[in-house]
Amino acid sequence: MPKTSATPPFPRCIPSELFGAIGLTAKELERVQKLIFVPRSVKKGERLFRHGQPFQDIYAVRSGGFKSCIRSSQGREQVIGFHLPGDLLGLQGIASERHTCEVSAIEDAEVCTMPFEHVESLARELPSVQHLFYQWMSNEILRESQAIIMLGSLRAEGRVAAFLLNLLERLKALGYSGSELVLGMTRADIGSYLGLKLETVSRVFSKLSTSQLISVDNRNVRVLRHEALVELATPQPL
Amino acid sequence: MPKTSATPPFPRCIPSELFGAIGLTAKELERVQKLIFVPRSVKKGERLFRHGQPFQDIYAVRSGGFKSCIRSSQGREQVIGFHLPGDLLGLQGIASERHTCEVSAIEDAEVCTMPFEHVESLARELPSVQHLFYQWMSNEILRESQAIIMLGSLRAEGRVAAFLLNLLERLKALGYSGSELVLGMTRADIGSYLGLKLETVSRVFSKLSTSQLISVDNRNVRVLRHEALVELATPQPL
DNA sequence: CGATGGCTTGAGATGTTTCAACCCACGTGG
DNA sequence: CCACGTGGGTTGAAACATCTCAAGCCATCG
Repeated sequence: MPKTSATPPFPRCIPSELFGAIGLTAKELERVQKLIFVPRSVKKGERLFRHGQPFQDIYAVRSGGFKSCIRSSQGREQVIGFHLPGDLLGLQGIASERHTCEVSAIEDAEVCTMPFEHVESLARELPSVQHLFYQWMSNEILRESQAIIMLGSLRAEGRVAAFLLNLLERLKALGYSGSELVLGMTRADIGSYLGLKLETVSRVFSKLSTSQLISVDNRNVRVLRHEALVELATPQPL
Repeated sequence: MPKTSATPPFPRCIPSELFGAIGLTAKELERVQKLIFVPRSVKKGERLFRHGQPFQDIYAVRSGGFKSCIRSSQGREQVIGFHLPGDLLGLQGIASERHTCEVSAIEDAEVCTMPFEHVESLARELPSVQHLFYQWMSNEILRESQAIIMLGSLRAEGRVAAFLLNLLERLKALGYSGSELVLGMTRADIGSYLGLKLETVSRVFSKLSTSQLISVDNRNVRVLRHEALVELATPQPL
């Protein structure tokens, strides 16, 4: 979703990256690939799955970006997360056997589809795969609690700062610059995710920009004073 | 944590309840019990585990109530969840191999300790146990996204209403009344969880009380107009 | 009995939303 | 090729919600 303006290192999550670190043999990797690595490409704006749809697969983002939303009965939409390459999608559906949110691409993307039944049988066979999946799910829980912390303890400026830092950090882990990014989402999406109105998001961007913490040109953001952002994103002592 | 004022149905989560529905044989149940069901009791105010502590076990609440908090470097504490019998604790720690929050009892409680290594090996052996754990983790993810939705789309009144309804529903599932409860936590805890100051929580209680949606006597709450609360807890259309 | 912790309430300060106007870039059809 | 509509973004002023600070109440406990 967001990228640096510089030519990207072209990160794509392939089996050897996702499963590479856990010491599988070539044969096992091949099995992983065949069973739980069905590729699929998704155009910008296309939905990967919808709320209520029967749950069968989980997905790993290989390239591009996604947002996940819930949609209330009255049609109000709320963004509950943005997803970059390496992230897993659809984990919420396991318990209820239906998807409980909808996920759509905010730029052209590729995923690999992992039929959950295959994941389960493979996990029984290969302990390291099992452990990896528990870790991924645990990470998802962690990611969400960080969102809760942010929403519960920061006001507008802090939330935007935390949002930017979070994206930058994740992008950095993917090989991007760590101080520059291109937002793939609208101000309204950001606001929805942060529990703010888009006007507020816009004002905060302007304010951070005039106080020289960041420079903003439409969707291009560059961080000028990283520590100052960190400071803003830190809940006040006491 | 919260109970009805009426004598409680005394819910305790025992192996046959937690694992009963998934069709294990008596022999398997016994194995479950031995490997991942080490009981432990926790006094009110006592901590089950702390932030940063090495992760080894997860816990299932059998009776009583807990809160989980994160504590910032400056000592600011934020509540990120309340836990009733049947809930799982410590799931966040799997990914990082350390606990990332601290959990303490808000009333006398019992848990069963589940050494995570045993859980993993048992899960490999018994597919239904494996599936159950994935479901539990998925549920945790779901629970958290609901918190995010609440924080992101409701203001003070709605948050408090959603909080009460959520507790009532969970208590009802445990056999309690569904319209009456005793809060086990302080206003400050509630506020911290809801992203509000305790004064605001107090004011909202007062307001809901004078408008006859609930009756409040200190920590005893009775719901008078359930639908009206649901209405409040529903994000505005558009 | 005085100290304490939890709770309530008020009044003013601060932060956020609302509503409205306006700008710009883009794509489409006359 | 221009005119126009549209979607995304910015900005201002006033309405509104929440927080802050301060006071006071009540029950509990040593």
